[in-house]
Amino acid sequence: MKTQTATRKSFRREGEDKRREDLIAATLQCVAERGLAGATVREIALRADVTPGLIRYYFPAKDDLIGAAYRAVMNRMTVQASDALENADSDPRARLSAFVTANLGAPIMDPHNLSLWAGFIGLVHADPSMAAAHRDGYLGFRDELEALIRDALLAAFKPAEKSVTRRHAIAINAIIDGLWLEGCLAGDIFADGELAETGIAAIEAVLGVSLAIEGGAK
Amino acid sequence: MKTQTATRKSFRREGEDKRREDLIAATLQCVAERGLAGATVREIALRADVTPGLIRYYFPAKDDLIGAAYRAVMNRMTVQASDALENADSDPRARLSAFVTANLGAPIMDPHNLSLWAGFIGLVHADPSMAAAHRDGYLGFRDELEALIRDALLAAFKPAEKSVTRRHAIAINAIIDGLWLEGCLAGDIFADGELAETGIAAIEAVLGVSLAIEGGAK
DNA sequence: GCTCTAATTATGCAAGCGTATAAATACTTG
DNA sequence: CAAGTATTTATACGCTTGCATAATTAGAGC
Repeated sequence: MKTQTATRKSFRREGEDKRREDLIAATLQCVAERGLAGATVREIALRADVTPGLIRYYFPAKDDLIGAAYRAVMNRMTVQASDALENADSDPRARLSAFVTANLGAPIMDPHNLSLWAGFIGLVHADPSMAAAHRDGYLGFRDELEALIRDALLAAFKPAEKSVTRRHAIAINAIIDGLWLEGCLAGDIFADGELAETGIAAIEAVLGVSLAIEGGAK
Repeated sequence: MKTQTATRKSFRREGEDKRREDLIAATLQCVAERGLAGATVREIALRADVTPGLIRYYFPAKDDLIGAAYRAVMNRMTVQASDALENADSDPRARLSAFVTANLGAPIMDPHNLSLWAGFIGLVHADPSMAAAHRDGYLGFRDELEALIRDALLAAFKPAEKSVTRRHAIAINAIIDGLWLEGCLAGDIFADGELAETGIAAIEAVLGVSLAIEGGAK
């Protein structure tokens, strides 16, 4: 008989890139909502509206998908921060200020991003390839920040040798990261924009430079 | 026959407190070495030299053990930082300095602690009881820091109203957290004590107060 | 030293995991 | 429109996981 077998799932063939993106997006959704442990192959497939087997067609092992997802998050945040610079004032001090504000506001300062980041960080210590991915992201961010700092110092006619900018970059990176953390973890106990203002004030103090230019941005 | 059954494991009855501590310590070991995922009931039992069943005798569910372990880490770090104050100078500025140095050096600034912290933080967003545990720890730390800041400001004859100390506490907490992160993640790319020095310099700039007292500590 | 009980071990189960592989099907190409 | 292939589904296997429960035993109290 078998007149009506349980109807096989219909599907479309998506481009390779599209599928990879979808799978990564589904992974991020899982991690954000239920932690790394919630990102099972089956759950990810469900969210991507795909069968589990397909995941292994695009990613040799689950860890590869996880790693790709991690890089995607870091990359997304980096790009969002850089975007803020595109539309920013041309004055280096205003640019630095805009960079900080972008990192300490939506959509970068978001609990989901922290969950993702934290989930992955736990692996950095164990998995060398993850550690490499992390270091690249970190150094890239700090280099970008260091360049902004140098330009801001020069615009204020302050010394900006490498040894100075390096130390400032470390400190200011810490300020941004630390405030980002606070905001992600307990955004509700801070007023809107409070963390960004606090960050800018602290950075101004560290650099000894005012970032608010007359006739300011926008 | 049965002349020699496969020898049942011998054991001693430990006090309830001792056992709990041992189980928590074993859990932390697992998390630190292989991430939260590595902290399975069986592995934890192995490290505690105990059979898996015993864990459920002391902790109704695995999550309860995990939560207890999280609180233990946070508590340990808090206590270690406070200990540094016990043996510190009496000058408030030196005390603040000592507090910062303690948080940015061994044993607090350690990759293992970060792994632990990160693993747990991923759960904060999902599990309300974990979120409560976290907020308590965070606010406790910030309150302690805020008190230190107030005293340091007063010692330097600077205004120290609540609104001022609150904002400073937020910023300085960020500096400490951020540098702690950097150090934990990539301690090897920093010179010894570099992060503590950087932190103190940044904090001095933010407060407008020198923390180095003539005739310094010790 | 016997007894009793609480602490501990031993055993097992059901569920969920990642992965392997074979079968089916939507497209591409001629 | 037929054939071929890359993409996708379906199925299943072996392992590990958290948890339940029964059997044991160490140590306290009389």
